[in-house]
Amino acid sequence: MGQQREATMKDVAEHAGVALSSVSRVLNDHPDVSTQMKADVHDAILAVGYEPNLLASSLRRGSTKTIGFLASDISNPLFAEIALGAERRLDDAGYTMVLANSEGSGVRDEEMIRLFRWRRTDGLIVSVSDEKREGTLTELARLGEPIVLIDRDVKGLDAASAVASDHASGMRAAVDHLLDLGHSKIALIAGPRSLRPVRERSRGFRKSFRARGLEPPKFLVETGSFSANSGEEATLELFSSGIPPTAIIAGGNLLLTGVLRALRHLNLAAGSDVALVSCDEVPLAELHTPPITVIERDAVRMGELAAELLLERMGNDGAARRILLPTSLVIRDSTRLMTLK
Amino acid sequence: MGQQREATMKDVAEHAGVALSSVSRVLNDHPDVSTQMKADVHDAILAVGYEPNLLASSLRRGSTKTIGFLASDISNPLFAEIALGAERRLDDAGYTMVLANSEGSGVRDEEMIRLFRWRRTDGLIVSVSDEKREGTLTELARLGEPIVLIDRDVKGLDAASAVASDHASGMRAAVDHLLDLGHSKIALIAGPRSLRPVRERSRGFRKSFRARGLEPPKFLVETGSFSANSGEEATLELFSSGIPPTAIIAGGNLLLTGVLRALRHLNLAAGSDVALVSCDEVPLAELHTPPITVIERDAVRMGELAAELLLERMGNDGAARRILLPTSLVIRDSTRLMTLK
DNA sequence: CAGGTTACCGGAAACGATTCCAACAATCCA
DNA sequence: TGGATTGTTGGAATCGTTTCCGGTAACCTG
Repeated sequence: MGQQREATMKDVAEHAGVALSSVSRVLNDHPDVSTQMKADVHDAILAVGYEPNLLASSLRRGSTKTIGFLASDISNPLFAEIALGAERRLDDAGYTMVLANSEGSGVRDEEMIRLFRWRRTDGLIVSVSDEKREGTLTELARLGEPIVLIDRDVKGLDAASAVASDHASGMRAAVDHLLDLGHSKIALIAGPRSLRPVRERSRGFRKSFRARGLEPPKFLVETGSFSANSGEEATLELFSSGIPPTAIIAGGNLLLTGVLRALRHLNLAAGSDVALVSCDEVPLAELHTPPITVIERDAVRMGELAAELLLERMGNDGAARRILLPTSLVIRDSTRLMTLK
Repeated sequence: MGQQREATMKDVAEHAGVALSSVSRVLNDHPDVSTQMKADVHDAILAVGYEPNLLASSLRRGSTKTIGFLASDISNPLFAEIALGAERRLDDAGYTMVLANSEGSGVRDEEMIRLFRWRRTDGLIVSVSDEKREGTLTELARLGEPIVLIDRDVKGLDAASAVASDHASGMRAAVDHLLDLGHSKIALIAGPRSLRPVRERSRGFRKSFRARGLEPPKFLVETGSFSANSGEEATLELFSSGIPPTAIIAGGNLLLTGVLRALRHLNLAAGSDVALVSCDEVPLAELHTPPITVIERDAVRMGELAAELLLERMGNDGAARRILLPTSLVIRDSTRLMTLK
C-alpha cells in the first residue's frame, strides 16, 4: 500500500458532495447546519479517515491552545511538581504545555521566551532565573500574551499575574522556633539573592531577630546557586570559621542535600550536634534520621493556581492578579533533640 | 499608541521594495541572493520590527520542529531527569519539547498521542503506562513519525527505536550480593507487572536464585502501582504474614519511600533488622541512616540518548535502534550491617 | 556577435484550515 | 400574494509562510 496522503477537510467535502465551509461548520458545531448535513459530513469523515490539522487551524484562528512553561530545571522536584499541577489544569482546559529549561541561565530565559513568542503560544508560565536581567524583561514585555510568574518579582511587569509563596512567614516561624529553643547562632544558607524566595526568606530571618531586639547574626550565607554543591561548600565554610553555628537552615531541597553531605563529612550529626531546618518537603526530610523540620508549601497547588490565573487572564475577565500562598512549619526531631537552655 | 498589527514578511517586502519570495530567501539563506538584497532586507526587518511566525512556517514546511514527550508523571524524579536530558539535546538541535503526563492512565496515553499527531509533532519520546493496551498501540502505529520508547517493550512496534535499562543485570547483582551475605528470604516489591522494568527485575531476581540451584522465594510482590502507598502496604503485608523477609528490594524511588515509612511504623531499622536495596539513586538513599544500597542508572543520560535516537531517525539515516543502558550496584551500609552466617 | 551559462529576482501556487458574505429556498405575516 | 424573515449552503478571501517556475540581465566563450 502506497504512502497515503493525509486526508484534509477538502477530501471530506468532496466525498460528501458539500462545500468545504460546511465541513468546517459541522466540525466546530456551528448552529447553522442541518441534521442531514451533519450526518453526511460525519460519514464522510469516517470514510476518508480525516484527522484535523491543528497547525492550520491555529494559523487561521490566531490561537494555538498552547502554553509555554519555563523554569530553570525541571528535574528539580519543586519545579517538577509545579509543572505537574499546571499541566493538569491546562490539559483540562484543552491546552497543551510546551516545556523549556533555562538551566539557570538568563540568556536562555530570553531565548526561550522569544521562541515561545515565535511559536505563538497563548500564554506563559515562567519562573525566570534572573529577575533583574534587562533582556528577559523586554522579552516578557514584548510577548503580548498573558503571563504568570512563579515565585518571582519582576519590577515593571504589572501586566503579569503571579503566584508566590509566603516564604517570609515560614522563615519567621522557623527562626522563632529555633530562638525559642535557645539557638542564636543560626545560619541561613539561602541561595542566590537575585531570586525572590531568597530575599523573602532573608527578610523573615532578620525580622525574627529584630522582633526580639536581637541583631541578626552574620550567618546569612548567599550562595551562588541552589545546587547541592553550593550547600556543601557553604556548610564547610561555616564550620571552618571561628564560631560554628548551632543551627542551620537550608534554603531548598538541593541545598539540604549538600548540607547533609557536609555534616557527614565533618562527622556531625544533624539534630544533636547542630539543629537543622530545610525548605520544601521532600522524602529525604521526612525519612532522614532524625526527621528534618521543614518549611512546607504545596508545589502542585502552586502549579494549578498558576494555570488557573493564566486561564482567567486569557478569558480576559479582569486584570492581573497576585496570589500569595501560605507556607507552614513542620516541626520534626532535627530541631527537637538539642537543648540549649 | 494603537494595537499595532504584527509585521509580516509582506510588510518587510513592501518596505524594502522587493518581492515576498526574496525576503523568504534571505531569511532561509538561500544561495540565490545578492549581498545588496541581503542588506536591504535585513534593514527592512529591523525597520518594521518583523518577527517570524513559526506556525505559518511549520504549516508550509510540513515540519514543526517540535517533539512530544509523554510519561506517567513528570514529578517523578526519574522522569524529570529523563525529560531534562531529552530537552537539552532536543533544544541543541533546534527542537522544542511538548510535555504531557498520562498520570498512569492508558486512556490518557492514547489521547495524548492522538493530540500530538494532530499537532503534527515531528517525533515522540514516550514511556507508555500500559504496554499491552490495544488503543495505545494503534495510536502509536498511526502516528507515522519517529518514536523512541523509554524503558518499555511494545510488541509489534518494530518501527520505534528504544532506550532501556538493563534492570535484570542490576537486579542479579543485588540479589547475588544478598545471597552472598546469607539472605534467602529476600522480598522484591516490584510494581505493576505490565511494565518492562518490573518484568526485567523479576526475571533477574529469579535467575539469581536458579543460578544457585535455589527456588525463588514467594516474596515477589507485584504492586498495583509504583506509588509510595503501594510500597508501604506491600511492606506491612510482608511483615504481617508468618515468615518475614530478611531483606527487601524496593523497585523504585517512590516504593522506597513507602517501604521506609512502613519500617518506621513497624519499628524496624533498615540495615540492622532488615537489609534494604532500592532501585534508582535519589538523595534519600545516599543520605539515609544507614545509607541505602541502590541499583543505579543514569537517567539524564537516558533522556539524552532518547533524543539522539530520535534525531538520528528523523534525519532518516538508518532503521530503528534499541539501546540497552547499564545498571550498577552501589553497595552501602543498608546491606552491610547484618551478618546472617 | 550569436549562443549559452550563470546569478538573481518576482509572481503565484501551495499548506489546511476558518469565516465573511451572498444566495437560495422555505416559511411566515399582513 | 408579495415582502420580509429564517435557516441553510456554497464560494472566496484570508492566516503567513515556502517553493516552484519562469524571466531578465549580465557574463563568458569561440
